[in-house]
Amino acid sequence: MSSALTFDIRHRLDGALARTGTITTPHGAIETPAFIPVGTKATLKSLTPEQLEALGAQAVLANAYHLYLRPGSEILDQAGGLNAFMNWKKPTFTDSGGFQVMSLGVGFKKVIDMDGSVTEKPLSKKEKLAWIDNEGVTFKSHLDGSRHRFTPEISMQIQHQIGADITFAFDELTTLHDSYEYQVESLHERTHPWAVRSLAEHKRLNEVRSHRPPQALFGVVQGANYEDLRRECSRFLGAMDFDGFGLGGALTKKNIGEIVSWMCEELPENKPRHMLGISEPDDIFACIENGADTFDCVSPARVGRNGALYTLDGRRNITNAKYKADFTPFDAECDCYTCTNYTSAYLHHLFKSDELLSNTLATIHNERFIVRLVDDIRASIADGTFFDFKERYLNRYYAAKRK
RNA sequence: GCAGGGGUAGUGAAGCGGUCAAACACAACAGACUGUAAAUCUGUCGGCAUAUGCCUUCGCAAGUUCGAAUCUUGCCCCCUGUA
Repeated sequence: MSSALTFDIRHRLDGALARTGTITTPHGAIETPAFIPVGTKATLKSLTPEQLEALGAQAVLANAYHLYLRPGSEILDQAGGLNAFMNWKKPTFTDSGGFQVMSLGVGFKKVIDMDGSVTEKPLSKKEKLAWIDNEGVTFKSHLDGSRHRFTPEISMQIQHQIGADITFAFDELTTLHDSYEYQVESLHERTHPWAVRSLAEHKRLNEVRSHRPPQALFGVVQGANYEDLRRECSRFLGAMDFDGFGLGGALTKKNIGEIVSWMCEELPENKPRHMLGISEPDDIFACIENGADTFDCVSPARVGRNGALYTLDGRRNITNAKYKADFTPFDAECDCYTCTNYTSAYLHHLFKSDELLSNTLATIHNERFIVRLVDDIRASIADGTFFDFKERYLNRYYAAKRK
């Protein structure tokens, strides 16, 4: 076991895989379950670190791909690492760039299947920006078209230069459109061997770079929506000396909890599990119930910037005309800076006027909403009220949609 | 007063005899967004109808023509230059 990270389980929920715990890193602790906001380019878009901390974020997750391209991971290294560079005192994560391999290359932005329908079109050969082989991936920068190559070793080198507390192994994220045969090949030829290579390079770098705080590495489970592949991958990675695990890959929303349970039943219990890219309330409940400890997702920030704000009664578009003269708080039950200081009419106006403050206020509210939801779930596990809380919360949240 | 230019859907602005309910932009209205190529994208946007469609429109009026937003005449406004 690396000294980069410890995980102490506090509570377990009867009749489910849910638990609470504490992840301890060189930059402090994370009480789990926890929602980790995403700051892809070493910033959560439109927020200062102080605002991010004030809304209750316990950590942030940045991206190796983006920071490698700009400003360059060596700049982060020279800055003294991600924390120093972005003035964030608390724990940090970096994603490996595996997601970008998929989104730049395969061409389907189809990682979560919402309703069974396929609407995305694959990219044409001309548009394709990434090509995968068993050694790694060659890709073109989405910024300037220049060619680059990531391998598990390179991804780890970048992630060590960035210096986040928790890093992820370089994986291949398949899509729901890939055949079973492709999923098997991806797992056996790439994601598994790449996990081995990522871990070896990570250990080497932790030794070579002993002047820096030790970093933790999570292996990333793939296998799409196939139970045998999910279990196999979890056993394979679970037997390795990872500090924790990323629950990744394509999945179908309707059985997301079941898919998470396949993984968590196989993974070692005493290591944290991070659900990659999930933040809708129903998904969060399902994933925590089945063993997920932490989450990251761009959605609260992105949909917020686009004018969709969470309420306990579902997501609402603040740009709707009905808010034009609504001088009440957007969500009277929310304790965030935005809802306690501004009216719906003002938020509506900021959005309609394309004012930058709209981004900030909406992001604060949405991030706070999801952070608080997960905090409340953590409390409900601790006091044994999880199932009641889940039923009450989701009944209300999706009531309008069901009508 | 004279010379020239112009009046097109909420706004700006194309169109200058048929393929025009009328490009495009903006505004407006609605929807989407789940390991960020996203302060983005999509749809609607004269009226009625699910739709082929039907009806009313391109300053006003009268004409020419099989057919006019597009041509003619008159009128009413606006802008520029000049008295």
